[in-house]
Amino acid sequence: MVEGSRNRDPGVSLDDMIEEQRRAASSVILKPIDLEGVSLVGGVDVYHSGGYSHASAILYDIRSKTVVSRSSSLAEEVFPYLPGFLYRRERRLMVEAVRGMESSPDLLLVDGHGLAHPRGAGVAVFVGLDLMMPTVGIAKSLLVGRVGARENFHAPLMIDERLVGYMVGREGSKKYYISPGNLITVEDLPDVASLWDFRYPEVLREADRESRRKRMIG
DNA sequence: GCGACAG
DNA sequence: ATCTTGTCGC
Repeated sequence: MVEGSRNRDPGVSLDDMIEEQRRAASSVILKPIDLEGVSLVGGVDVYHSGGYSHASAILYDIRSKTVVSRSSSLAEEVFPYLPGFLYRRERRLMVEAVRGMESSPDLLLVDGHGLAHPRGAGVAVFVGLDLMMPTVGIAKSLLVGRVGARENFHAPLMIDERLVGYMVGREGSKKYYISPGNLITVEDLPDVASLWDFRYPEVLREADRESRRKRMIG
């Protein structure tokens, strides 16, 4: 068991989790995505409050800028927040919420990191493998890595000498970090971020709002 | 040993 | 991420 916390899955050791992450990292499929074929973009986020976790998934038509479908799932909080192990806390509920939508997204945005993780296996990697669909991790702050020289609205995010993602954001606005989850490459990401003009993606804003709203209701 | 640390 | 009042700045 991991020291310093109760309230976690019984029988799961830190070594088990690290091993699970290594397996996930080696299972990831980094292949170019067909951007032309992306019209439905999904976003998923989890809100934790009062011992419960609420996930909301939103399906968004990027062309008409309208919400096509919403889905939520609720569960008791199953795991504490441990930096580097967010997947234990949010993965299952995120996958449930996405599966509850009326159709599958062409690309799913996950609140959290993907490849930009100490073992290359952030929550966006797990969700992408579980659903076997293209995912990208979108995080509001950095877990690991260093940011290189900016060009236009993005700057490379490096772990050691390896490019694992980008810092993205327009001049004067809050930056965020984007990295591959599954079925997409790092090189795709600048074009992907251009889909929403390098601003923080509206579909994730909506997923965030929706998951908070669920907490207020029940 | 110390600091850093997605949500 | 949550718990939380008033307060400062665009």
